[in-house]
Amino acid sequence: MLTIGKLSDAAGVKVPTIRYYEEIGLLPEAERSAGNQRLYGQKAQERLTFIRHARELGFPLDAIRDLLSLSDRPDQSCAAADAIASAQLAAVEARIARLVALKAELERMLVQCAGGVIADCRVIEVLGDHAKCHADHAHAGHLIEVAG
Amino acid sequence: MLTIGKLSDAAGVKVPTIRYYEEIGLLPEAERSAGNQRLYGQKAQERLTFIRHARELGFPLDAIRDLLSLSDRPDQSCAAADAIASAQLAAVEARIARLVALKAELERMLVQCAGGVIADCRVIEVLGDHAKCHADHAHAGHLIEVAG
DNA sequence: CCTTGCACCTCTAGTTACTAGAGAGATTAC
DNA sequence: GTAATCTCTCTAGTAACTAGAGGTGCAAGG
Repeated sequence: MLTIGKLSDAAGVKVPTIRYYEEIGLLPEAERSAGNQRLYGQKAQERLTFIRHARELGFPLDAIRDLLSLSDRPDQSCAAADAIASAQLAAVEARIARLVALKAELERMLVQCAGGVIADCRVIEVLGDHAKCHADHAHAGHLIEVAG
Repeated sequence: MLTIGKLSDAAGVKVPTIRYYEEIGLLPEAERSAGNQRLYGQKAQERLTFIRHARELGFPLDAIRDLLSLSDRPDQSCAAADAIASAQLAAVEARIARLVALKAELERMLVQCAGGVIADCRVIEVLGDHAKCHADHAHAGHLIEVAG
């Protein structure tokens, strides 16, 4: 039985994050020692490692919740797991496309900036008047989702 | 003078978002009508448009705050604006690199999934045991920042 | 046996950039 | 005049944690 700190080291997930996962029901409530400290066995460690890997692949916690409940029923078809992973792939591809467009525009802005004075700065100018950029994504309707 | 709804349409930023920008000091406090409704002039519209374009390029609000204060001093060197845009470009490039790696791994997972039963599903398997993937990014230390 | 010090406990609040909703007042259109 | 639409403030919620306060458990050294 591992304490939360050992589990944290073993799975590569920070201690408060583990408690958070328990709070939102991604991990079952841990057993407790006589002194009320959490204790974890092999299963919890595997589950947590699964979660970490899925997070590294960018799956949102809700998708991970679904994947976990799928993995609890090994005799079912894996079509559902496939669908979740495909959706994630599509989301990643969409984000890449978006970011590549942003990159191009940022580069254009920077190349055009003569390094002079604010009044002549293309960076500021382009931001102030989008007509001055090539914006194929102009007036997209909603703002960016490239957070991070 | 525009009411908040007209400004919203003109600048392509939602009404609650405009109020939010005022609250956090990105926009100055608006003038008010006799009935306490916000009124905006040309300057506010330009400033808001600037903010929207910068957001579309993925700049975080803090960076935008800096860019706005730069644009208020048109006689200064534009090195600072350049630096902010360069940092943004670097951030975008880093995110692209990260996402491309994720995409490759997701594709590998999906290709290997025979479409059978959970017990044999590569998706679940790879997530449960990362040794089974090619992970050059394994044990990156911190979890993903690809939110969205 | 006692103390030092680290690990653990709970709880609250903060992060980013908004979005949603309640309940009430202002304006505009007919 | 009244109905519809806008606007107002305020609170709370989103994703996925992170940080901090204030208090307890436990193992090892002296």
